[in-house]
Amino acid sequence: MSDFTPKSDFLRILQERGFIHQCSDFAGLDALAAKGDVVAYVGYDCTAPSLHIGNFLSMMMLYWLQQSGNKPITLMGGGTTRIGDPSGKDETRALRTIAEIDANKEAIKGVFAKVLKFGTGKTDAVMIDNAEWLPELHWIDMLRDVGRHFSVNRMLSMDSVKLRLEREQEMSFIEFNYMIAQSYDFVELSKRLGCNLQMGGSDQWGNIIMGVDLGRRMGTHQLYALTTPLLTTASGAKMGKTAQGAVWLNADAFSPYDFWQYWRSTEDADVGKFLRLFTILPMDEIARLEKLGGAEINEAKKVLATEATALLHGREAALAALETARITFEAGGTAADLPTVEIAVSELEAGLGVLSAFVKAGLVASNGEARRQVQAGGLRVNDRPVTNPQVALSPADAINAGAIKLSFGKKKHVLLRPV
RNA sequence: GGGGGAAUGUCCCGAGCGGCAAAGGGGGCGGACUGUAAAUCCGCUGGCUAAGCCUUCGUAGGUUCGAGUCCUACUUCCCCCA
Repeated sequence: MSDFTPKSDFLRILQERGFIHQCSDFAGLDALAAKGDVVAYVGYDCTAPSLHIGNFLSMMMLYWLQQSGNKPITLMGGGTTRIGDPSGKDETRALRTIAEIDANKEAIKGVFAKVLKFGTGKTDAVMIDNAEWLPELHWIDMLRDVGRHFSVNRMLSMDSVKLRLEREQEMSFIEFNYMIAQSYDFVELSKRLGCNLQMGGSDQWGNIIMGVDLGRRMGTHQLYALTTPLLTTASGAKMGKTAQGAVWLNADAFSPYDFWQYWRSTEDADVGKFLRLFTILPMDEIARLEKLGGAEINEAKKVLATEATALLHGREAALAALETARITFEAGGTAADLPTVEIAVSELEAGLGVLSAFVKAGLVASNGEARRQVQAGGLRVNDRPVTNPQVALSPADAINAGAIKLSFGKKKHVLLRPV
């Protein structure tokens, strides 16, 4: 793949930005892309009420696809999520209820419009849901029309299955069928929308290539597969995990400020990679930023944070996060729009213990943890370390923008605002 | 259907002669050093109205002054035989 020189803008951009892990046929796909004839889809599971940062990567591929004159499809997995994808998982997840899946689907839908332009034009993005066809299929017809093209021998050798078998972990029949459903989707989309490419993470390679194969056997036009590398940080950790959990894309699950902070904390060694994947800055600009050494690389991290946040949450929110961070970390002040928790004045007047104040602010989980953090020197009130767990806060402490500034560690700050 | 084994601190793995809030890792969090990075070092990693009290070892009973540890039944998982 690295020795292949694409002629199409689409593959050239993906390649130079580091999106490509595997492709079923570079030359064939390149020829289609050069003509603007690629119709590509990415499927999104409805397992949670928000997509996460891993999905952001595939959204960026769809973005470049559209920018280079091709057509993106976002497939909501309203049907496949009812089965549950075993890929990359070493045990069965609990089955989700249909109501839960539908609710997740509604919550997820909105995010794509941030990056893609939807509509009816040739290169406009289209959203479709496999719940439109999968639940309607008939068992026997399905077996005759589709099932006969699948070799169980081959299915057993797929990584997603093999892994379970080797580890002697249970795999139920419903999960075993996931790849059939996903393969069928690819064929269905090729018929309905002329889709000819499916993209996804590297763990989807097996599922995607099964679809390519099924298409050939069922006589569709040629289908292609393209996957992205598994995202890890330079020190080897899986990307997208924080103390609070996953890095969600929906603002109500993970605020633009937190999102900005996530990128700001990137390891030095990852800055260039992430700039290429998660911003749309020109390559020469990225090359310049990447060269910054020592403390200067912090400038590059700010650009990364702001550009990535602007892409997802809009420039205004990104600049606000940048400014909040500047005041908080560089000017040593108190930004008025730090995360804020309201508290009744009466409670403050009665004397609120520091420990419970930190619990109320959501910075620590329990008084016990707060107590331990006081020991460790991790808590601060109005930027002054808490040394005595007994002290109480009063309205007189509301000296920062009319609120009490509580800090946990170096990075987490909350304003406790009396109301 | 028969025989054998396993379930531990709700993030994971994992020790645990009847005295156990329970060894040790990993992960995570905090501190120091730095640059809101990495690496390194140190501390913490059940709850509370906190020198005390309460709740934890698959579930429910039992033996015992005392049970994660012993007994019984049940649940789930794994292995072997049919």
